[in-house]
Amino acid sequence: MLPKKPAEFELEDADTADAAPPLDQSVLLSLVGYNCRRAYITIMPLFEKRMAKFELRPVDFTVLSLLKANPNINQKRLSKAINVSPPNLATLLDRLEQRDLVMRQRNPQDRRSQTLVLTTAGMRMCVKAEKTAAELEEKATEALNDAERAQLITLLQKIFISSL
Amino acid sequence: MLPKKPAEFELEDADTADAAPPLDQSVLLSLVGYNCRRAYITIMPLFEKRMAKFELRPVDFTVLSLLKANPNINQKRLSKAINVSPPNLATLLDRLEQRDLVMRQRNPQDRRSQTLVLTTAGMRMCVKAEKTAAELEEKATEALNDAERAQLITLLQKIFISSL
DNA sequence: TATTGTTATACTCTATAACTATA
DNA sequence: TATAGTTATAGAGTATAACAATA
Repeated sequence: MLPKKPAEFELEDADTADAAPPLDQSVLLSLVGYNCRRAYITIMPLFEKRMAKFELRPVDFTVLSLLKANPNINQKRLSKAINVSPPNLATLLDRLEQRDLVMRQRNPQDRRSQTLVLTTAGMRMCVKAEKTAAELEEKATEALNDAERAQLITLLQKIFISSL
Repeated sequence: MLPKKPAEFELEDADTADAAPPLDQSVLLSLVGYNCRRAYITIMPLFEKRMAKFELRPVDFTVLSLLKANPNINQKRLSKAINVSPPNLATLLDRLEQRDLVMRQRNPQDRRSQTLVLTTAGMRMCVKAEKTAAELEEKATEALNDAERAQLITLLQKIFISSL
């Protein structure tokens, strides 16, 4: 990610070189939303790269992790929790079910709904993926010490806590 | 966003009601990336709603604000700064130019590149939009006091500062 | 009549390849 | 040959409408 030939930049025309004086982003950098997005798009490629070995996208990891912690929830609750529309969740679950990672079973009490559980394989993959995610955490937030990381998470959660 | 009939929830079956016991998200909530995303998708709909009256998407606002602070940059530098590929930036700028908000002008020193500036109308809209964004800031971060908001921004920037 | 979930489809965003014009 | 920008297109992600099954 870092420039590979920093020493050469000074030899180039500052007005046309790629490493020209950094842009003034002071207004944007004063907005929490912009900073959240920048931090998010810095972390996500690292996360996606590590999840690729499990063939899991971030949203797939989210589903597995939620099903591990909340077995037997139905699709409606899961849909709301992860902000994925029911039609899109249906196809997402189709893929995970075809890979034998999750199971849908009709709820005998209300046969309209389906309860979701991880298969044994799904549970095993989820445990490994969560371990990988925890390791990534350290890499992604290496500029922060433990107290700062905890503080950051606390502050972010204050913004969306009412929607949990 | 808040439930409209909270009193009724207790009358419903806790296992099937929409307001059933909140999901256990403890693993996900320990990840900075997940928290960034949740905070981001909490703030953005508010932001988009307020920018709609200017017919600006978030990325359009970003472009206008950067051109206001950095007149005469070329598309390559803008492309890198906002993480939008050159082809997609071209069509984005087509729209803004058709609306008479920005101007592209060939650089006489290197006629391959184009320098970008806001038009008078673009400048006027940008000033108003930035004011709106600043007002939204207070609403979006109402759960934080001034010190906390400043702290949050500082911590987020530590994550992506090396990519600036 | 309302709800859960599905299918089909459309729309937006993002990514890539091939091209023009300039250097 | 390399670079700035464009055009065209493909893909992923997201949103919506209409439907089946069940209550």
